[in-house]
Amino acid sequence: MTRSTKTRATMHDVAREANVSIASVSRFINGQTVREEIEPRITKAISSLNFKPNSAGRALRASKTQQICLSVPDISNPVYQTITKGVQNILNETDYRLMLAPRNMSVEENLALIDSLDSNYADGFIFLSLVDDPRIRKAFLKLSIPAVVIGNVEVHEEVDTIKVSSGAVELALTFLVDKYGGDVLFLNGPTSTIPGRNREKGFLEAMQNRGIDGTKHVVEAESFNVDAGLAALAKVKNISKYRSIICANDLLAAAALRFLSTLKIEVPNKIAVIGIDNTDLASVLSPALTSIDYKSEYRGELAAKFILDRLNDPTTAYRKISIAPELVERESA
Amino acid sequence: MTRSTKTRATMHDVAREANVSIASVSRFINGQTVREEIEPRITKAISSLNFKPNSAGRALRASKTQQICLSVPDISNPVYQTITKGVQNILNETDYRLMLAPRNMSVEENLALIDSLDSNYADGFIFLSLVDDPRIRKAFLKLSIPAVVIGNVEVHEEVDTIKVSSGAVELALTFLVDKYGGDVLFLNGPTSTIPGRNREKGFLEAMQNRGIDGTKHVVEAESFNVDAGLAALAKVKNISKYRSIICANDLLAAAALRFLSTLKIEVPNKIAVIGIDNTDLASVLSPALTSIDYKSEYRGELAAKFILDRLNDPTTAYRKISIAPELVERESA
DNA sequence: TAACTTACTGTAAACGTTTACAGTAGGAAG
DNA sequence: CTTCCTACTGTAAACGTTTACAGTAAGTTA
Repeated sequence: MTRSTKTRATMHDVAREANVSIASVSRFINGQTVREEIEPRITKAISSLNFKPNSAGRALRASKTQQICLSVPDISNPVYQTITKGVQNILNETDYRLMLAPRNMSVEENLALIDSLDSNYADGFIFLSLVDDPRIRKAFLKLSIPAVVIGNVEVHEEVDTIKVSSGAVELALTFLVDKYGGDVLFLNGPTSTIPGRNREKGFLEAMQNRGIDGTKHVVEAESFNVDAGLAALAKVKNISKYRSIICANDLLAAAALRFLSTLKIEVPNKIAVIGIDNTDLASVLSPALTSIDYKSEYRGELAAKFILDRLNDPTTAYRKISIAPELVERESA
Repeated sequence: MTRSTKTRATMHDVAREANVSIASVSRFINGQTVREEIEPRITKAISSLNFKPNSAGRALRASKTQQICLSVPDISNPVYQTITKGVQNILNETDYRLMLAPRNMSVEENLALIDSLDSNYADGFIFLSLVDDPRIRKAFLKLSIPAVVIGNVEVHEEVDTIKVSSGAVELALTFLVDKYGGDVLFLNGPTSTIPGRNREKGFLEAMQNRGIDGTKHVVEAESFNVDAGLAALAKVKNISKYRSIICANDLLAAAALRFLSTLKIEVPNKIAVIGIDNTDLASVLSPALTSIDYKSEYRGELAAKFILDRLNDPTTAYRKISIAPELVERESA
């Protein structure tokens, strides 16, 4: 059995078969009203020829690709998977397709990505970046399609922005200090990244507010993942002097739980652990991870909505919103 | 500061600026040799006009979109994230872009997806499905672009296929029985899915080989996720009579670990647990999960390679390959 | 009746590329 | 000198849509 090689039917073919003009076919397909009499003829021709409109023709003529590009720094991190899911939730209800951009951990990768968007393969752009740079800001200025930024990367004003308001670490710290006192360790990710920088700042300020110099309470992992977390913790001297650990994301928290379990240090009885992001991971770990919910799925949904709104109506006012983080208490603290 | 609204430069503009024909510009861009003298003129015009080729024009004329569509049944499942990562690894080295299809858990969603591919928005298709159906098989036959199937869904012969060879459960069982004896529980996902069906079959056969009727050793979760796993285990009478549990994927294994930890049943001392997929999750759980590695990232990479090979040379022989699963021993068994 | 309005329809021109084809210039071979 | 070859170039025609515009038929109003 060989596959049929015959070429696909075009709108011309449909028009001929239905004995109407190609314009009428196009109008019918795009939901405009046509003479009642010809409607069934077109429908019949479409199905008998198995016609499907060609995306490229459409994209070229109408300069709309029906594609949204989502940039994801690191697909291994569950927080980005959750955001992706949120974006999908919304796009699936529309006829937009989701393009996943190559990973963009570095400034250069980000620049290449933003640059490539000028090739008109997407109608909108949802931007997530771990890094910040004047060049990124500059590249963004030239971007020819609407964009939404999730996170704290700085770009120009004419962009919708979705942030998490800054009190997340404060929230965690209040909870821990109230319950377990001031001996808190902060396991951060790299401060060369935006979240690393911001979360450290949040921690130091929150400690300051309690009259404590937080600088000696911070250990920095080389990356936001489990291995880096384990490596960083291994360098902490006398870990049992701490009563609790705040981790800059759930993967680092997973590392902390593993590390403590290896040392047979009970969580939360000896040391309490709290994560940030509240990804799916949190409820899977044992003990289940108390974590600061960053509403990632919701942020993804919101980003998709913002893009769609702007594509529908380019004059929509630019929105800069902040989501309030929320502590979700489970077993680890 | 308002964004520039001027329209993008086209190849015509570049040709005019460089004082050559548009054909030469096109040829230069596509890597064909042009007169040495005009090369710098074109390069200069391109950069001064900031020209980027328009994807839609290209796609329409050459009928190549430079896009690969990947279908993912459920983006929440880490195994699909890992496969996606593998696909990305390969595509990132090329100028193909990755399209993530909407989730396709049901037969209808699959059919709609396969149907939509006739709209020519992708050059190749990597197909993953939890479900099987004659209609899917039939729809696949009409597909006009090359496809790779990952998994055991049945389609026609003219498709590259990547499976995991069937001995996975046998592998797990041998390991467990050798170590802990025959009191094994199999925590399966829904048998309405392909993996659910196959893994159950594998389990029953492997038990049969040992002269045991496995049917009473199986409990079926309603879905391949943690909540369903917990619910299913809650219904098992007298769980402590089992010495080990094989779980049909890592999420169900995570559920088992949680369940046992809640009951203060020590793993692996009282009951050993083994997962399937060996996703990132496995090394994060405590105790770290022993799991059957399905080489998901590799399968993703392979799928991408197969598609690219076929796009390069459509006469490539169709490949049907089986990956050998491998047991990765950690703490839980 | 004519004049106007309403509600469509068809023709043809885009959109920005790639590429078949014919053409040309320069050098080598005879 | 002519002929042939090589290596490139430019013209123009696609690819499959959408849409401005002009046209038309039927209905309404005067």
